[in-house]
Amino acid sequence: MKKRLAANTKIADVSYQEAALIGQRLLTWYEEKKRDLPWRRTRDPYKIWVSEVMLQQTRVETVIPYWERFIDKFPTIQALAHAPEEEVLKAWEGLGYYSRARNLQAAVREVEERYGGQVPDTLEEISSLPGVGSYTAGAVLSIAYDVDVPAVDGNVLRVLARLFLIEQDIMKQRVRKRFEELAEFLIPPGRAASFNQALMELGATVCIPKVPRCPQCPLQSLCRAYAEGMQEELPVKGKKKPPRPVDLVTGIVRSGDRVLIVKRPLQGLLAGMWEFPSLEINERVTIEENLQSLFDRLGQRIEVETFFAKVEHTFSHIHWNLHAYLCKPILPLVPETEEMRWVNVYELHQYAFPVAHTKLIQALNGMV
DNA sequence: TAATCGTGGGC
DNA sequence: TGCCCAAGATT
Repeated sequence: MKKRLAANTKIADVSYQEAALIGQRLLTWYEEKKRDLPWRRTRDPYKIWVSEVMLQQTRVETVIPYWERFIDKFPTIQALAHAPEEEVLKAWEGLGYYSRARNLQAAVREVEERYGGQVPDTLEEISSLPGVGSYTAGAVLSIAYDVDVPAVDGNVLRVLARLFLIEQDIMKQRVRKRFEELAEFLIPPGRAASFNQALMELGATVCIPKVPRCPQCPLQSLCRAYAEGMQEELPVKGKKKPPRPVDLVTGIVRSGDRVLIVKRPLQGLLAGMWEFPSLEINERVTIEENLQSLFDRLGQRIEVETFFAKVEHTFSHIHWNLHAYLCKPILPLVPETEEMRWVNVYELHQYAFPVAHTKLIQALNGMV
């Protein structure tokens, strides 16, 4: 029995009857129309968990090949827990949001130590794992363990905002909390696994962000936004700032067939990834001096040879202008450390690089 | 609360 | 071409 009507949540008025109808239509539609995705062919909580983490802010088509390779390489919690971190990061290369990979491995290690290798099946325990927030906890619990908890992602926010004509800003955390209560109220008892996925599937394939396919929607006759012709105006989202420009100077130091690469700090942007030594440009001095300053810090004397390439790359919040120069080391070469390696140009592919630097590697391989 | 944290696809 | 955005979490 439901403790509380969504009517009391101040976000939408929904009767039990309407909720039941939505559930029936959605479940029927889902059974008929659901896509055949690889992680829907397993009940292994670990594999489902991996898929949910990869799918965070990432398209299904992008994730599929990554998930296949990742599960192939790390088929169990134990395999992932005992793998070198470098290997995990390499498997994640190109997916973005690399802290997801680091958190996932940390979480899996915790599962092995604290929960005997079994993914916990309570909201409190699974939510305490690093990288497992409200959505991922709900998704894994409902899909893998059939627990009746909501899993509210961007799709669900959009579907519910339209279905109930909710005009509050979905970017606000307080509003999301309300959506979770609403989503929970809608779950047909015992059917959270299919219902949560149905809600997401509808958002991904029918109730899409722009020009929703309302004629194909099983909920059209129940949709308050559609009734008002408001479907394209919802959901309401706050606007985001444009990316901040950052100018970087990058030194590609070659000694024979080897190149100097450095590892980024384990916190912050592109944490733990390898790159060619780079430094935010100090506009008050010359490029030459910026490069000298960069390699002073690394303990490597160099001589600047020529300009190599300019690479632009835009992140969600930063726009990189990367000015790359070829440099010649003045002996002796700095010794290798944990964060600094001399690597054969043809072996750079063994290291995980951000996309901005893979562009440089391509140019380098084309040249050598 | 508002920032931070990536990337590739679609229009 | 530039911009929006996609199965979010953390601080």
